[in-house]
Amino acid sequence: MGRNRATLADVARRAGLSKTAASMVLNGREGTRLSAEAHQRVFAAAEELGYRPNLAARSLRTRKTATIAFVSDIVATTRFAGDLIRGALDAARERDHVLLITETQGDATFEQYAIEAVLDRQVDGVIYAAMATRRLTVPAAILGGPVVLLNATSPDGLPSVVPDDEGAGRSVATALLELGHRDAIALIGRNRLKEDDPEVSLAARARLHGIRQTLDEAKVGLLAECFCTEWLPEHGYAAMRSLLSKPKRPSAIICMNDRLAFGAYQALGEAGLTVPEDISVISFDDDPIAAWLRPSLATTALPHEQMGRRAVELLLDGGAAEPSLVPMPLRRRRSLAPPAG
Amino acid sequence: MGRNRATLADVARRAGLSKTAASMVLNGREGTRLSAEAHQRVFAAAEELGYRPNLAARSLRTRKTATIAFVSDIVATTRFAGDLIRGALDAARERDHVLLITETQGDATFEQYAIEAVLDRQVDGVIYAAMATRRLTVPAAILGGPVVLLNATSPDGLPSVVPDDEGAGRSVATALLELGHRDAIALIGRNRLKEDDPEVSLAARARLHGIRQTLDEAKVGLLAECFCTEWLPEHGYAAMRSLLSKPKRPSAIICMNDRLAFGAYQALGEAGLTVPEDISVISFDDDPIAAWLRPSLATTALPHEQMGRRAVELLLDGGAAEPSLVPMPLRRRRSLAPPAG
DNA sequence: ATGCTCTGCTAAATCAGTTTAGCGACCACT
DNA sequence: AGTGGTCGCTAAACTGATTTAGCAGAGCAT
Repeated sequence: MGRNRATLADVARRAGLSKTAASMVLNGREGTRLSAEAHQRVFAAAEELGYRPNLAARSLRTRKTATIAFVSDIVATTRFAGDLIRGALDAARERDHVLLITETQGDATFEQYAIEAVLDRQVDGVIYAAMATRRLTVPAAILGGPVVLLNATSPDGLPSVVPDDEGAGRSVATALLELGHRDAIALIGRNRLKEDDPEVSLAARARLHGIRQTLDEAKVGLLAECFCTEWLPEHGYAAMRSLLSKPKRPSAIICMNDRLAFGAYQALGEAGLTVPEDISVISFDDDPIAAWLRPSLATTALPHEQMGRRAVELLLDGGAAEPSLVPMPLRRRRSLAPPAG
Repeated sequence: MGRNRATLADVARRAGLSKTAASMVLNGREGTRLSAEAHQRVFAAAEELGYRPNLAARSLRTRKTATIAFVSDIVATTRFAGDLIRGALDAARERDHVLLITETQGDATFEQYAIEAVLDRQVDGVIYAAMATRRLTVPAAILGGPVVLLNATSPDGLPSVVPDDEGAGRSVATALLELGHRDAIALIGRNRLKEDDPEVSLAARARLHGIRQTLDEAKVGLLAECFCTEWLPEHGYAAMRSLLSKPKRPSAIICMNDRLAFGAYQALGEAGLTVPEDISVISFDDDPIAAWLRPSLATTALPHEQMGRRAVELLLDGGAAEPSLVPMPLRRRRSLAPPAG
């Protein structure tokens, strides 16, 4: 990689000036008294030689690398990781930085390795990302430099970026109320573990809270709440079947995520019911399947790309210490209608 | 980040030896004549000081960075990107390397930026990845060092890693033949553009070829072939409906990917047909939805994680120049049954 | 005693930048 | 004439590693 690149000394020689002069000109240093002509000559020489500074040499002296570490627990499992990374990548590029990516897989040994690898390379800062919104403890070793938590919060009060799940809960409930649903709204996806342990999830509690708050204000109660051990399609399917076996059929279903909703659709289809004529469905995440379902599924989008971008901005431009909440936009789609009758 | 780290000079001083000695011992240089005692003292000193070499300084001298660039056209759009990256990450870690990730978004300006960023950092090699298996031309600038193409081939004969789509085509066809399907197999997802332009896709042609070859050998012809402008659920849905409107109903459907199959399921459900009793379905990719569908969808898995891993191995350990084909395993699931009657 | 080799180790150069300290020329002012 | 300040620029130190060249002393043969 990169064999015979021109060095600063080459540029200086060609410009007939010293390395010092060339360095100062190219770095646009203020307060230097180099003549306009010297500037010209240096720029011309650099241009002609296709000069690009050797970043290893520079960072040896300056301790800056224009590199950000992106350390996450698990990148691959969820499709959302890609968006988080893409947002970060974009924002990093705009600021002339680059992303060093490592993954801990939740394994302490790997985490140790990742941290050493990152510190050894003297990154300018670390984005510590979680794939499920949750609380976590940041390893002390990286606290020597700037750190931003992405999709996570920590007890240390580090700057962090998380989605506004509570707001999403309110949006979802409001959307149903506006359509006239009142006494027959059911919820699929209650989960004690997710709701009670912030190290597992922050989203479940916040979403539930937003929903409850909005319904309470409207003096509306939930018709039923189904607990699910996981938020996967099969659990949504089972929950929906159990709801349909009860005497009073719901007019609308809120699913805690799109995969549950997908399962609910399957059960509804088997039961010969149609969405949204018989039952409205609304959900969270905006997984790609939400748009692929028939009818398309209304949901609140996890703004992962935005979040990734925000994390880089907080890291490089500095920012408030309290968690930065990124709104989750409501995607109104075909699965919503006023209650039948 | 990393303020007061011990330097090699510190270690040497503590060991009562020169920097040269310390460097040689720590790098395990052969043929040096340093005493066993000197080794002991250096190791002890390094241990006590928690010494970690400054990689910027090292790579300034050696031109090695223990860093691999992962340049891709689009990371976020497809969920598979995550697996590609994860595989690469794992293999890189095993070899004590780290991944620098950039994205070109198919944009020439971004590509230029990515390449400069990568060259400036003197990476040890570049993995140039495409998100859809295709042929592409590698920018000349990165040819100065090792390059491996991932999920792509190039006219330059660079080492590359691609999935064995043709083999997958054969597996899919064989699976149906073994179940007894012969005269009523239909295909969804023909697409001239994908089949004819290797810069768009290599997969379509290879899959089709594998299918045809196997069916030909068994003297079996396709009942019908549906063309789709894209490989999205809605197109699978439309194709399936058109198939069902014809007099002879197929006994099995091959879909060119899982998203088409998802759409086909929707159409089948609406038509009141059940999979696999009425119609078997088999597909390609092993998208997560394949396992979520009811019944679960048989498909051939894109081995993205394996591929990412292989790319790193080829890059660092060297390897053959001809494309490295990674097998696509068949996932036998519920959507397959012998033809009815 | 001299020359030779081998052993165990080190001084100094090198990589390519940034940064500090300061030099010589010129001008203005007292 | 001497002093001080500004201007335009440079030499050299510095970052922290690797690597080349070579030194001092011991052992051995002649």
